[in-house]
Amino acid sequence: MTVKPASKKPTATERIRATLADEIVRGDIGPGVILDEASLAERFSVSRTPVREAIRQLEAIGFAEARPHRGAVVPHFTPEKLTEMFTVMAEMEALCARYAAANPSPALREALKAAHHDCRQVAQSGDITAYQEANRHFHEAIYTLSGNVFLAEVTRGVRNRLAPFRKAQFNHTGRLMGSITEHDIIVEAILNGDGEAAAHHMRDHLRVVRNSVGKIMQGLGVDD
Amino acid sequence: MTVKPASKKPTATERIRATLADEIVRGDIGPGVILDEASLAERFSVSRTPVREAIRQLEAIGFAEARPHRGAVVPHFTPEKLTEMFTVMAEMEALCARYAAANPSPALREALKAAHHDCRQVAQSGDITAYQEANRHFHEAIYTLSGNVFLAEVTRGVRNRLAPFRKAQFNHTGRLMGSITEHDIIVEAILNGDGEAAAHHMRDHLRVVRNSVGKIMQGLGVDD
DNA sequence: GATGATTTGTACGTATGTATA
DNA sequence: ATATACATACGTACAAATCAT
Repeated sequence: MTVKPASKKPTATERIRATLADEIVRGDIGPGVILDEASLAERFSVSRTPVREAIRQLEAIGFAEARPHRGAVVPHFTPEKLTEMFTVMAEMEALCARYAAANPSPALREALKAAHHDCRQVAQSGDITAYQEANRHFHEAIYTLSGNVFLAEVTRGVRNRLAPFRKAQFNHTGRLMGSITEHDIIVEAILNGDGEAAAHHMRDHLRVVRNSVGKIMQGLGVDD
Repeated sequence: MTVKPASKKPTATERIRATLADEIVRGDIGPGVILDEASLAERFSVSRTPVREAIRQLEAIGFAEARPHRGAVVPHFTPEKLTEMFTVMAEMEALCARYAAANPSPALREALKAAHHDCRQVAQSGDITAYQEANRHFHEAIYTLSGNVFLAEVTRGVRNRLAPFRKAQFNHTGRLMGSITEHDIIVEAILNGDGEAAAHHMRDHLRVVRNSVGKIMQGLGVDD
């Protein structure tokens, strides 16, 4: 309702950007891979022009690094860099939670409760893909409740940049229900208007997420 | 040594992006203005291609908003949006300060002291342009001292997006020396390892900055 | 609501810069 | 070090979409 007017005719550039971003998120493309304009143009059956534009937009969200005259590559995330990124995400989401706790809007508070309820429902069903969507909505509800649209933008940006590394965190149902429990505490703090507690619990929640991701990555030998 | 090899021959795209960004920062272009590809191409004596690329990069840093098939415009900042942006900047810089206070590196702590010292020197000279540079270095020193490169990136990004509205804040020497006093307190807290105090004083510092800017904008009728 | 004017989106060719032999 | 190969950066032409009439 409040977002996504959903354009009727996606331009080629948008389609390519979305596809590439998705593949980078899924890990199909992976860090270090060179984004060759010619190959991509052939693959998408378009000219190199929209490919170039798409790559530019990927740079904007940190999914590509361009060197003049030398092409663009998918950035190489070291474990240290990932730790930094998770730390920042945790702090920003904690900030959102703190502000959210100060927002009295009944409608938005209800929206948060609803999103949390959906999360629980979906978690019990065990559908991991569906849960990721519900989880995203939950965090979006907090962004909205923060009452600061710009804060929401920046936080969402950081979150999206970490998307490639959050993908596999819910492969265990145990973790999935654990996430719900953590959400519980966060929601309670927010609804109680306790900003400090909300921020604290959100940081804890994301620390758990980071650790899960860390273990998975080590297992997969994702980096370095 | 580790960064910025400083390319000898900037591409046309980079030149155009830098120029446009600078003009937006200075307010020469101003919110609401349509970035017409053809006119810009003519103005820079290039084809539309590099202009398009430049506009894409401007979108990335929030200096342009593109609507498919309808061109790009310089975003329209409402006073509410500006307040939000300043709030986020204050929180992020406070975060940097908090982390900085926990960093024991003697070299980086010396760098902060040096940057602060430079600020004071330049402030006494009264050279406003030079002070803005020194001030930037001061805040950069804190970003570095935070020990989180990614946090520095994000914070710098937010700071840059507010650049167009910080330009005129130091037109009074009084404000300029006041800024030094505020820096004093922040530096002391950081060097004492008191993260909470550092964050608190940084927030206060930027609140003052925001208020200065707010008054100036009202006087100029900058928006709405 | 249809048509023409204008602007953006895409295709493709050429030039230039970078890397490798 | 010079030259060659290759990918990118840029220019130009056309197609498609938006807006103005």
